[in-house]
Order: sequence, then structure tokens, then C-alpha cells
Amino acid sequence: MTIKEVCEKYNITPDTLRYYERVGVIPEVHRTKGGNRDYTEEDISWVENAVCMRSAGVPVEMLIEYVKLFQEGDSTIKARRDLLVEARVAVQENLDKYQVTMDKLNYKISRYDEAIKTGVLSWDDYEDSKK
Amino acid sequence: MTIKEVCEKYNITPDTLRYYERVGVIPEVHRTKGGNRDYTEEDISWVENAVCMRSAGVPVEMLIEYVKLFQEGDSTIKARRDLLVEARVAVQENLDKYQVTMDKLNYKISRYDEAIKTGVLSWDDYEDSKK
DNA sequence: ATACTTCTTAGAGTTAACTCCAAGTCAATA
DNA sequence: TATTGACTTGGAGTTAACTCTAAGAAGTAT
Repeated sequence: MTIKEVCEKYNITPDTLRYYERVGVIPEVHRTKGGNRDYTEEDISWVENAVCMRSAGVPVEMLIEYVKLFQEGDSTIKARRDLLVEARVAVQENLDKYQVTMDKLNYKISRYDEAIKTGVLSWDDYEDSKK
Repeated sequence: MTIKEVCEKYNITPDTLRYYERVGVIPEVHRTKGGNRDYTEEDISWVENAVCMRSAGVPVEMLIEYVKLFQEGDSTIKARRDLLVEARVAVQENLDKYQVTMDKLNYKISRYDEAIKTGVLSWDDYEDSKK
């Protein structure tokens, strides 16, 4: 699979893909004789993983560390697991924060909708924060 | 309330608070005669709102726009509502992505835990992505 | 009033994660 | 085979959101 096809599949740019490979977010990608990238199934799985993790804010640095450990072989199984658990903690924390913000947005929007419907503006904006 | 107290309450730095005020993420804060910031209840509510929105990735630019509209008065009610809805869409999209990543992390970690427990490493890492 | 801490501003610097550029090579088509 | 378009690299540039620095003023404890 060409770099262009992979980019379309995951909606990212070639520059991003090359950057991921360069810094080690994904392992080195298979090449054609001419030196062009030709992504194998395995390469693509790494890309998919990277895109997924990045979309949840897992830092590039952590993905690099994971790939490094992976390439060191079975002796790093525990370290890799610990890294994933660390990532999970961070993602869960963000998930919780996002949920709190969603609740607040829903509340504020419902207030606005009411005000728009009734034409009555009976609240100070800053009070929205108070429960 | 002093800048220090507000910072402790929301676990941010004075630099960040001053930055928020400078660029308009929050309206101008009340001052003492000497010119030092003295946050009122209302100021603090704006800070709380900003911190909450930022923690869910709502861009600073959007918060600035909201404050600007707010200060223009009641004629901007609909515009403010629309901005909040826009923010909600983005936050929900991220929430969904974070949940997908959580599921993936949980799956991967459970595979690692199993491997560590049984001592059997019977999978290729890249296969985790498949299903 | 003195010493010490905390605050002020303007503006420069940092960081993460891309994103772009130039110069050149590879691949597909007329 | 010529040309056009996609690919390559190394390195520089960009962006958002802070974060730090310097020089000085304000507030506080003795």
C-alpha cells in the first residue's frame, strides 16, 4: 500500500506518516526496490494504532517508548504492559474531564435555548458555573 | 481573592491566569487600588469556566470569541448558543475517540496480563488492531 | 521604616506535534 | 523516451498554548 493510500485510509498527511516513522512512533516501513514506502499489513496496523492513540492524546513520546520496548523483544513485556496502563490512566482522566465539560455545555446550552424560546434572559452568565 | 489563591483553587499558574486575561479568555479582572488583581466571585466563575473548557480541549480562540460576544450584550445570545453547540460537537467527537482508545487499551492490557500470567506469548502485537 | 515576599507589565522563549520546503529520484503514461 | 506527477530526504518553519525573564511596584510582617 502506498503512502497516499494509507493517508486516505486514516485521514492524515504523508508528512505526518513520515514524521511518525522518522521519530519512531511506528517502526521502519517496508520499501520498494526504488526506496518508496510500501506499507505491509503489519506496517498499517502500527499506523492504525498510532493514529488511535494520538487521537486520544497519548503523547508521541510514549508511543516511541512502546515501539522501542517492542523491538527489544519479550523481556520487555512487563514494561510494555506498565506503559499501556499508564496511558490508560491518562486517557481515563481526560475522558472524565471531557464528560464534566459535556455536562456543563449541555446545561449552558439548555439555558440559552430556554432564553431564546421565551425571550427572557433571566440569568447572569457567570452563574452558570454555580451548579 | 488573590491570583495565588485562584491558582491554588484551580491548580494552574499565575502566568496562565494572566495570559488568559491578556488574550481575552476571561474578561478583565477586578484590581486593588495598587493595581494588583483581586478576583471577585464573577471573575472566579469565568476562570472556572475557562479551566473546565480548556481541560476538554476547547480552543482558547473559541473562549475568546465567547467572551467577546458576551460583552457585546443580549443581541449575541444566539451567536453564543451556536458557539457552545459547536464546542459541544467537538467535545463529543473527542469523547468518542477517547472511548475507542480506552477500549483498545483495555483489550491490549488484558492480553498482556494474560501473557504475563500464563507465560505464553501467543500473539503478534500488531494483531491487536484487528478486532 | 525596613526587609521580604508577591505582585505587575512587556516581551521573549519554550514545547509538542506537526507542516512545509528544496532539491532530487521514482513511477506511470503518451 | 519524454514528461508529468508522486515520492524521497534533511532540515527549517509553524502553531497553539503556555512559560519564563527582567525590572520594578505593591503588600505584609516586624
